[in-house]
Amino acid sequence: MLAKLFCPAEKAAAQKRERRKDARPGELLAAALDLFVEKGFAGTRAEEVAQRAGVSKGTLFLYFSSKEELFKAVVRNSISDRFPKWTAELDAFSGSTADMLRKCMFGWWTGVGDTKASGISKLMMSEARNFPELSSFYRQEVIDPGNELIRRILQRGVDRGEFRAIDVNHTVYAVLAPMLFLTIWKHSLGASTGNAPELVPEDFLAAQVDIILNGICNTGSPALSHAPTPLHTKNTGNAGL
Amino acid sequence: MLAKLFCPAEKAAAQKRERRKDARPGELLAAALDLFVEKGFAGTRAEEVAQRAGVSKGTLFLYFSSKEELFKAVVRNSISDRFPKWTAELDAFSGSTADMLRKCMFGWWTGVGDTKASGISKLMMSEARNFPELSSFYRQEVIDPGNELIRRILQRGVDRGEFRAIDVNHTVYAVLAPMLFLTIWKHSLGASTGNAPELVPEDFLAAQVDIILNGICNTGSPALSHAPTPLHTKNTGNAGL
DNA sequence: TACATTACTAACCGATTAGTCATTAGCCTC
DNA sequence: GAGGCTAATGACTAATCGGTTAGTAATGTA
Repeated sequence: MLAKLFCPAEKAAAQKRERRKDARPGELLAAALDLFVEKGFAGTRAEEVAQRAGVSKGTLFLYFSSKEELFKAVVRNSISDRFPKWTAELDAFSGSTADMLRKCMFGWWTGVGDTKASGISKLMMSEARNFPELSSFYRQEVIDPGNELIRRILQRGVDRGEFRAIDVNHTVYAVLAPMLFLTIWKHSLGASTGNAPELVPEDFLAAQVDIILNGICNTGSPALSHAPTPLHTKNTGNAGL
Repeated sequence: MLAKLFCPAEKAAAQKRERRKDARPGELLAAALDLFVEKGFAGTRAEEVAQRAGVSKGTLFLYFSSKEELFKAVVRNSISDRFPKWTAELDAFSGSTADMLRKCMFGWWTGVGDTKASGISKLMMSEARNFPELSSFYRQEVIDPGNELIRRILQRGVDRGEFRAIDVNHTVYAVLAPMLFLTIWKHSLGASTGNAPELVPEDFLAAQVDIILNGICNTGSPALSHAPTPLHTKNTGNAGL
């Protein structure tokens, strides 16, 4: 407090302008990601993003023409850009499709679900209604490619005779459900501690994968660890995908 | 249009004040439910609620001291109040626990999921972060009782030897996941049509119940319809709970 | 040191909206 | 039908926030 009043030098130093055209966009994107995840799209103030990035609000609008454009840039930067890599890894995979699905889901968890990026997914589900343009953008950039990825895995299992002749297009949702559940749980209801027992994401995911595979695999249970419900022992080391 | 310009009598009739102290709260709650579901909590303007209920904004604040209190009243009115009935039906049920779970989930769908009330759940997941007080209110009034309900079903199955000795507290989440998924899908991402194949809620739910039961039932598959993936035929007549 | 360029800032604007309050008018009683 | 109680109103306030812009100062060059 005293410092604020009697140290104009320090204040001047902290306020000193810097011209760093190259670094600004990245810093603004990082700040925006944090705040969007924390407070949602509508709940995040442009000025706050600027502050966290160490610039003024005017500067923010110098680099991004509007709040919506800022958001799109965040989505591209933190999610969309990864799809090519994932697709390539999928193509290169040579093991059983059951393993492939497992690797996909655990890889999603460590790479997205357990990451700030999943906050963006949660945000979109929350605010899709209020921002239709962002909604369709997100569907194009994330939802549709994601569905396609899972669909391809399931189709591979069917084609190779590992899975029964399931309706692939619909079974996609059985895979998505636990991932979406975890995302929501982590970012909203699960965040506040209540009476409910703690949810261990890795265990939940493991249990769900086994349940799904148990339901769609052709043979009795060849690719299964045959323990559909670990559910209460902590899994360690899922270095997936 | 002409009517609007040249019919002051009609206009006066429409605008005529009425004193109906008893009816106002209910009408305001109904209007608020509609709008909260449609636009979220922050996105709904108090004046719009009042308009839809046929009163002025001042009247709204005459009956509800703030927007938050209005929301709490909506939650109580559309969800909380039902728990006693559900609990009673649960206590009275005498069939197999597998049937009980099925009835519970389909009953939830027809009674809540496929109803405006599910919009409130979606809304809470969306805005929990921004309105911590509403969040803890909702947890107390809805989440915790709901979890308890499911927990009791699962525990019954274990106690009666119908289910394996699963970790009940955690398996609750396996039941919640598909319900939460459907809620989210219905109210946000699924609302906008994209490339993804259409999701038929009843089929999805049926498939998920079978998958879960398949995973936790003790015997091979006595209580199962043994068709874990209908998934593409329309189920009719789920007059549940 | 003088000057030009431009990244950056801060004050400002207009639109929006939760909540208030002095005033109005519907309804009941006598 | 007169008078009083109070339900209902709508103009108003105060605060918020996205976006703009006139001006400032950091940097490179000569």
